[in-house]
Amino acid sequence: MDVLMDAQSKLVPEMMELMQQRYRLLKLVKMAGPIGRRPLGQMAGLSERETRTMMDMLRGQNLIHIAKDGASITTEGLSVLLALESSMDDWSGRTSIAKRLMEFLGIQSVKVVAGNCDTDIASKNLLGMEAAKQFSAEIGEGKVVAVTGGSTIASIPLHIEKFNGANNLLFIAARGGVGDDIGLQANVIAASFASACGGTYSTFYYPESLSEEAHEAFRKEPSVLKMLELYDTTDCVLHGVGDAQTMATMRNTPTEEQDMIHDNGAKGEAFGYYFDQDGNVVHRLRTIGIQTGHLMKIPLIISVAGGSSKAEAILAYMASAPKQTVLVTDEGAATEMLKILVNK
Amino acid sequence: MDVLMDAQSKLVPEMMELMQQRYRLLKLVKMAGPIGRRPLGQMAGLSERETRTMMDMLRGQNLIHIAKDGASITTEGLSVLLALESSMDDWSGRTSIAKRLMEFLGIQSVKVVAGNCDTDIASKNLLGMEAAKQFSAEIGEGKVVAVTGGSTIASIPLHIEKFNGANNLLFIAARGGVGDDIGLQANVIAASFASACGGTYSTFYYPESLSEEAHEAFRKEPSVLKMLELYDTTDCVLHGVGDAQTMATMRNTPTEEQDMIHDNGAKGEAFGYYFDQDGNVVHRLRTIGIQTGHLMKIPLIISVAGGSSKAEAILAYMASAPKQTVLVTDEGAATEMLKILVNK
DNA sequence: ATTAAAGGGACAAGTAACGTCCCTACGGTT
DNA sequence: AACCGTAGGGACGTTACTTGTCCCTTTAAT
Repeated sequence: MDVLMDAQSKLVPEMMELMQQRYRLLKLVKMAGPIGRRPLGQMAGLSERETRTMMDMLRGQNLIHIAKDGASITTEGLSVLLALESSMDDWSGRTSIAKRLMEFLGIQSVKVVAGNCDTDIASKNLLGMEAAKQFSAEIGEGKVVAVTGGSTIASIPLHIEKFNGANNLLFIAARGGVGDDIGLQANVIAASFASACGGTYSTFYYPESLSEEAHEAFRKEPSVLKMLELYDTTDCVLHGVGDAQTMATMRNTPTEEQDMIHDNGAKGEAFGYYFDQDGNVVHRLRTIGIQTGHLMKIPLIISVAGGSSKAEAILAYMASAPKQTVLVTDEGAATEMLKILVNK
Repeated sequence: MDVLMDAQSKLVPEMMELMQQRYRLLKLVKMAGPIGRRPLGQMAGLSERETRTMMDMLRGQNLIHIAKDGASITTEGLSVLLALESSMDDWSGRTSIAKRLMEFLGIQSVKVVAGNCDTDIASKNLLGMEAAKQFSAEIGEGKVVAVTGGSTIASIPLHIEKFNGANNLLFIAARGGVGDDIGLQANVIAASFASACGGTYSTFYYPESLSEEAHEAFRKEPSVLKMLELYDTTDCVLHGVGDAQTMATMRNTPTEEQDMIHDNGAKGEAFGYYFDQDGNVVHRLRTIGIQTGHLMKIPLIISVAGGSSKAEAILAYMASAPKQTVLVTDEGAATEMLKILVNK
């Protein structure tokens, strides 16, 4: 992964666009041979005047040579192109993938980190860092934040620091219920978020496999009512997305329920809901937590999931995800998603 | 060597300056802890308003955090700093060295490539590449180019390619006389330049150790007169710089002459002239070739020499070098030169 | 209470880029 | 020979952004 390019894009973001444009222009000049200013600008999607200023610049740097029959690339230009090729193509590849995905999914923004979480361990960290960055940047003060379980979300607080204007935050588990690995439970993760941000957290355990009557009774408990109220005032959700089959297996779902989930075409899972490829809810865990109805009213939703194996699951959830969603994913999942989308 | 940074500095030079400033600012914020806008600007050599705009930018990118007691760096800022550290320090180190050397030597420009030719073989190639680039960029059409011998100059044509607007060039040896290694003779090098550029070349051999009378007679030969005329109309000189002692030994100079050269304080050698540390000519080979008197009138002079062992020699020659000289050297020689200069 | 130093708001001025013209020089076609 | 399409390049008014400059509020230390 090109950490250098990414770092640069943070230090001098306004220049990256300029650089991309000039790089593209240089590449076009190389390919289109001696070419005039006007057709070149048209190819690059720039106005004639813009093209002209850029060409003047490139000529000033001896990267292109301008003759009567148009502009052609110089050897110096070629060497510059060569030196930047791999980095630029990688970096601008990821940014353009992100842009396309954002349009396809119709959500607020998409961030794509390098690598593939399925095979590359470093990508998991990048995913966590990027998610932490998005969260830190967007969250305000005194907000209620709901988090889900899973290793992806669990890695986020490791990359958050205290006192970055995110004070007085209250973290809660987006869904009751317990998992197997204590470290990946939503409640524990909420606690570590609170510790990382200097905020507070509120725990809540929901007994598994209650009977219908017990469930109804439980819903009237004061502690439950308090949680329900919190869910209503949640300002931000940080959640992962899972593969439906994998999640069902991991949760020790009864066989007949697993079959039902499978038969209904469930592909993705998020905060206890199972979605088919069109984004329809085909099943849900019977528990207290964030409801899909809540989501629309929540201003900040950060979905974090990576790895090409999760592409289908992410698409399934995103098919009905609210517009204000911010998706943080990796190259593996992003390219796979685009592959599926264009084949549709 | 950071080819990426160098390429970028050509594609978007205005970005590099901005980036350097922001990088420095970020580094200062990291070091000086929570610090205010005004002292920070003073440290960075920026006006208050500039500092402010930059800080707003850095805050917008979540690289610094601004509180009531001043600005401090965020973890994201730290990671950006870390990612850019090696490249930036290397690149901006070399550019600042080049700038300082340019001022100290009072010549047109100085290019510093990474490494040390004495120990690093790759640096020799970089030196050749950079020299080739400078030559290609500055030379026009139909010019007369004089080249000297030596392995450094010999490596340049390998990095030149045909048809970059450098047509109709005539290459000649800057000095008559033959060396030991046929591949490093000026005549052979002139031929390989011509081949690389698609130009022509003119050979000329000057018999060694002629008597005074023979020398005078020889100067009236038509072929010699033709060469002398060419030397008068030379448009560009590409030459190396050698250590006086080493050159004298390599040339099988008689012992008494070597002693004389040494006693006169000769440090550097270029196109047959020996220079002391103040740039005075203390000895010269009796041969046909470019004279120091010619140099002043030649618009493009490219001096190529690297390796810390040559620092003293380069300084000796540069002490009296014409202002239009372009020096291409390496980090090893450049830092050594600066060390000597500041100790003076 | 006072003072120094922090961030931040406001506004005029200066600059660089941009849109929009037009002109001239080739080279090939009719 | 005349014509037309395309090439680069010059000129100028407008605009948008940066920058310099001043002032205000807040906070912590004295």
